[in-house]
Amino acid sequence: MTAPRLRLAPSPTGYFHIGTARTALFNWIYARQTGGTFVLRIEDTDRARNRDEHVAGIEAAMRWLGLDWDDGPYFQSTRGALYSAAVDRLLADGAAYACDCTPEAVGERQRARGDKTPGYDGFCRDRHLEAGPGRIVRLRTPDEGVSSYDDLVYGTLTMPFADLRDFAIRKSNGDALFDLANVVDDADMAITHVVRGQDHKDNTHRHLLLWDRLGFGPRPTYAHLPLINNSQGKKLSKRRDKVAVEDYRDEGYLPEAVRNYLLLLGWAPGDDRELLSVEEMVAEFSFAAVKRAPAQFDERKMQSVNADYLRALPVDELVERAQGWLRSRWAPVAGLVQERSRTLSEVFHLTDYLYLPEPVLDAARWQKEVAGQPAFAALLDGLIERFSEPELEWTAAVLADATAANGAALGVAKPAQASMPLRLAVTGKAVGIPVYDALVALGRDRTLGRLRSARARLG
RNA sequence: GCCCCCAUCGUCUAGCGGCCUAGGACACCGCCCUUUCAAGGCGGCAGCACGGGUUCGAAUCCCGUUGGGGGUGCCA
Repeated sequence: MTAPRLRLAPSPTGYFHIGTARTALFNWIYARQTGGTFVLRIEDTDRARNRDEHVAGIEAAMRWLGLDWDDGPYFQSTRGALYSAAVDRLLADGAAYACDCTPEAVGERQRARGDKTPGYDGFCRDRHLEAGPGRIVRLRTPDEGVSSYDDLVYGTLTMPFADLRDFAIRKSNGDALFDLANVVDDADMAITHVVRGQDHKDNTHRHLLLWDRLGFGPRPTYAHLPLINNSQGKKLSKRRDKVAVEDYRDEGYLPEAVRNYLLLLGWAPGDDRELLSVEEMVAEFSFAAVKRAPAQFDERKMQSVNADYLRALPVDELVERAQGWLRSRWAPVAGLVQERSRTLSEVFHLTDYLYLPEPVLDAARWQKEVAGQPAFAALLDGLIERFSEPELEWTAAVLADATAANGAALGVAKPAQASMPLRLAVTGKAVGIPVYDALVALGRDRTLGRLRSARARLG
């Protein structure tokens, strides 16, 4: 058997999802266990996003977790010609066809038929439309038979082809769609093992059909991983839940602890051990032992694992690492702090809200401001709303504008008055570096958390 | 709606027909240790979703019900 090739294929979203991290970990472990190659491929076919920064984030998060890759990163955005050639081949073979149906028209026909099942009805299948701009391309799926593959985690998975509607593989603007790009890349990169979330379990039937139609030869082996849910048993969502690995890093979790906890979500060594070294993980892991039911992410448990790792550290190393963490917290605002400090201790006093779990509140000043500013609560409410807006860019200039606009909307014209509730809520103090720089250093999630708990204090 | 998958304490899990009176961990509650707080030790609370089969014997195998997750896009 030749050495396996695996890949992680994240899309650049601006943060590294905890589920992506788990998928990365299992890929990595298997690659290291088998002497295989681990490829990093960025799925950025949706080119709207500014990718350099996001890709840097992915790489940083993986390095932080100690998950090194052997090949890549490759970018789907630079591989359009490959996808295009594949689609043309399918078109020439009659395996795919051009389609000019608008989504509205498809929905319209579906309603007219009284069909409750969404999806394409094959309207353009035999219209022999010329492919070109303004027309999408769909793959023709078989009407009979079953699709089937052996999953390393779930066993044999089957689905009747009749339940697979003809699906789009190229947009009307010529760009390749996920399924197509994914399969073409897996073939081109000689991927032998596809390890991914089980949300792709059904997609795999489409991918395999594409794979076969493209004549790519022996199929890759698939291993689908159960999803990670929140404490309500629902899918982890960026809006509701703390899903970014970066957030845990910034809170001072140790990467080896996060890694160990993630491993435990869906896999166990078969005895009562919970803390495993990387060597043990690599030696003992197997897909067959992966649980098939979704797991709930429990931060308290991760905290406990983290505590175990923390306490096991030699004190010197703890000093080293705590120092590094502290530095990363306040270094971004070091210049601003320098101007305002007379001693080193003041440096840390001035920025304590950056590294303490909660800001130390100047209670007297808080009372005074709350009493003196009738719009105090309304200002906080407005800021929470404005800062929650996902489109809002998290930069000092934008935040300053948003705060000013918020004040203006509430009849608080003076900038200092409009921002004082914000400053107090987030830093606990009435003085300090420009508050918007503090917000940037703190990040959106922690800022919002502090605004909300400050608002809650007002009743 | 249709399709796919799953189901052990609140949570993560061990278990793969008799070793199960179901084990461990987190959380919670006691007690011990202790100048405090942690850590640690000891103990407690708490689970095989339900109903049928198969079997001498079922948490483990089969069927159904219920519940949960995923999919069903010119997103990835």
